[in-house]
Amino acid sequence: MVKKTQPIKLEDLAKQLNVSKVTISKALRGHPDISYSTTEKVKALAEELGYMPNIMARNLSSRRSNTIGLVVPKIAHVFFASIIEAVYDAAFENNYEIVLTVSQEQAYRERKHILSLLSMRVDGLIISITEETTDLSIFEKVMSHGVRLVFLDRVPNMPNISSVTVNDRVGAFTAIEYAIKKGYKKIAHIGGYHNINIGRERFQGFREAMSKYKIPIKSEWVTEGGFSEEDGYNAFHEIYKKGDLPEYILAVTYPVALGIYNAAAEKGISIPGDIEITCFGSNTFNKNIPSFFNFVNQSTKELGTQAVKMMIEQINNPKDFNPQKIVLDTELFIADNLSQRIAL
Amino acid sequence: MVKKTQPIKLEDLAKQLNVSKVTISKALRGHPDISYSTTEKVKALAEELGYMPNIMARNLSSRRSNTIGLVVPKIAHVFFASIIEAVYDAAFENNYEIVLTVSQEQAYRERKHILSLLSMRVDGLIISITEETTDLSIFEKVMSHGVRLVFLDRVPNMPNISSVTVNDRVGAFTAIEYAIKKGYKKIAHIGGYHNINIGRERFQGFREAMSKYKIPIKSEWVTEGGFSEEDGYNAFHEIYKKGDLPEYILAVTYPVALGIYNAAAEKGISIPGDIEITCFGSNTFNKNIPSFFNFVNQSTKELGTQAVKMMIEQINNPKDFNPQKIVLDTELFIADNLSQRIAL
DNA sequence: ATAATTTAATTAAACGATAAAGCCAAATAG
DNA sequence: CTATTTGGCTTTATCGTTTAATTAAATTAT
Repeated sequence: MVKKTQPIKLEDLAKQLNVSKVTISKALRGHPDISYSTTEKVKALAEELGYMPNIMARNLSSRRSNTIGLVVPKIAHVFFASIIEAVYDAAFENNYEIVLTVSQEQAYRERKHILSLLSMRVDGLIISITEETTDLSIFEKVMSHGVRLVFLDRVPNMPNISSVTVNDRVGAFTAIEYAIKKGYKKIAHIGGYHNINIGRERFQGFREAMSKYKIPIKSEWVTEGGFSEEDGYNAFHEIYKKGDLPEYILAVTYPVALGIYNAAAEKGISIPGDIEITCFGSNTFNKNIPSFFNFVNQSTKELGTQAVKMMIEQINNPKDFNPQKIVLDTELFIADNLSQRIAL
Repeated sequence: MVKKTQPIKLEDLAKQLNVSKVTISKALRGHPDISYSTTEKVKALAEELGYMPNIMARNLSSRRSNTIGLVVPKIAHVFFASIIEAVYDAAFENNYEIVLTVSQEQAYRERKHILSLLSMRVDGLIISITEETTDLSIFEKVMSHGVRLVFLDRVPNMPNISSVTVNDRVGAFTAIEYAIKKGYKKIAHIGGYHNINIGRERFQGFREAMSKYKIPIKSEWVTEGGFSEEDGYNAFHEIYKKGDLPEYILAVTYPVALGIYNAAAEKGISIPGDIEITCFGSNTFNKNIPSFFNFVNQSTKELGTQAVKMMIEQINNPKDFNPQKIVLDTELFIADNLSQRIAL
């Protein structure tokens, strides 16, 4: 049996101190209208009685929520988990609340969550879109409601939006250049859909590098698909069926690289022995554990922090709205510890 | 320049249809008071105008939030990321919202977040406590406010609470028994604080197994500390300094195992060559990638799902409150793929 | 045919805060 | 010494819903 205490409200405090509830409200917020002595009295009593403001009432009344909505396609992947943590940390430091929702790579869920967050009257929305997002009307809607919008890492193809991304094109270019300089000629790219920046740009980087070094692109070795393990798995099987295997693969994400790994393992093909793989992703985890893949590292900490910072700036300067774009550099991490590992 | 549309409210719809706003409110919620024909009209207009209910007003008025607060110590770790995803999925299916907060293993943050969530008037709180949580008064407070409380995986030492955990003791016992049967005698346990169930129980399982097989416990090989990579790193260094090294280590978490790995690597000690490690954690990620550790697997999917289920049951049956405890089984995964990997 | 019930709506009163305006006495200005 | 400002509160209105209490008409029961 739980005895349920009624939460204490402003009015209760007001009665006990024989002042109006507005005085209490102002005192608790440190408003200069209220004298030092009463402010102290109010705060002391509030503390004593364990007063907790009713956030809903406060937000309703003040017409702002101090809350930023965050919509991501996945949680249970290193890259997103790290980004989310960074966003939460940055928000905490700036006294903002985060409401996180997860679309699970499904556009309808994304849409539903965005509506839900708008219903909560969030001050802004940080979004990393799903692989299947093509209907962009929802984003127009967000903006038309005066809710700030910052895209994080995954950005839809539309004008006048703010975003924090990495330089995908250069990242991909570097990864391919590395491979070419190492002497590989049979190079594949298991890539992402082109309706989304990371799919498009990574492919472009791949193509530019191939073109620069005059390596012919073999169309069977270039795929366009989703970002999950399953997608990588299937893509590799497709390539395998055709017979001729590449020596090097640039995978669009870490889960895709995992899928490739699994598919290859099933066929008795060794990674990185027979095929070397580089993928985009965060290298901040497990950084000392020997890796089977090279990484085009994306600083999740920086991505998350910058997105929050940009968002708060935009919230605080509602009138001069200029879409901002921040593009962070990537860094190629080679899994050279592989040799060490085998030597152990 | 953004033209800011004023959100549409009940009253706007009411005026257009020449009915009262309560009629609109009821119609939208499918209340039987309202006739079929007006209900249809209202819904059509709401859809047309893109009406979005103001959640804060709704929650304030109805005195419930349909929201469950989730407090976890970390996001950017496989185990928690997976749990969080499971909780979100289960909540989504049951039409509940989740508000996630992250304590970063710090008790003061945890406390602050809990207060914040109470301020939001969540219907219930699912909590996985930090490694340093010792002041349990905040949990009493939660309960005294009639807010449901379910602990997930990490549970404080207090009576009459609900929880969803795994059988840590048996899990640890099994991991040690495995080691003993394999012939190891020099067995270490880099463990967690005993004020928290997972620290205490895993240690108990370790001790019971050692005792059953009459293997003496060497006190230098048993530590009690936090759950992070750093803790594992430091603990191993402590052991290393003393000179005599174990052949097998049971690590209390995956990050701790990683820390041990790193510390060992620095000293030129090979994992699993020189020392075999088993840790608690989820094995659902990267499951085909050869692992350096064995796992006492905890089904994160099941943990998250059950916690949400239990929570919703308790919310829906406010009167007959009985603390419930669900204890899930673990499974030992041996990294036997290690040999394969080296052969490749 | 009248009373009792049901249907479909309306009006009034919260919910717990904040914002805007108003008030009065004390302090300062001219 | 009067006029104006300031300090410190209070009063009133509002935020956008829902819940509870009413009402009027239509239906059913007796």
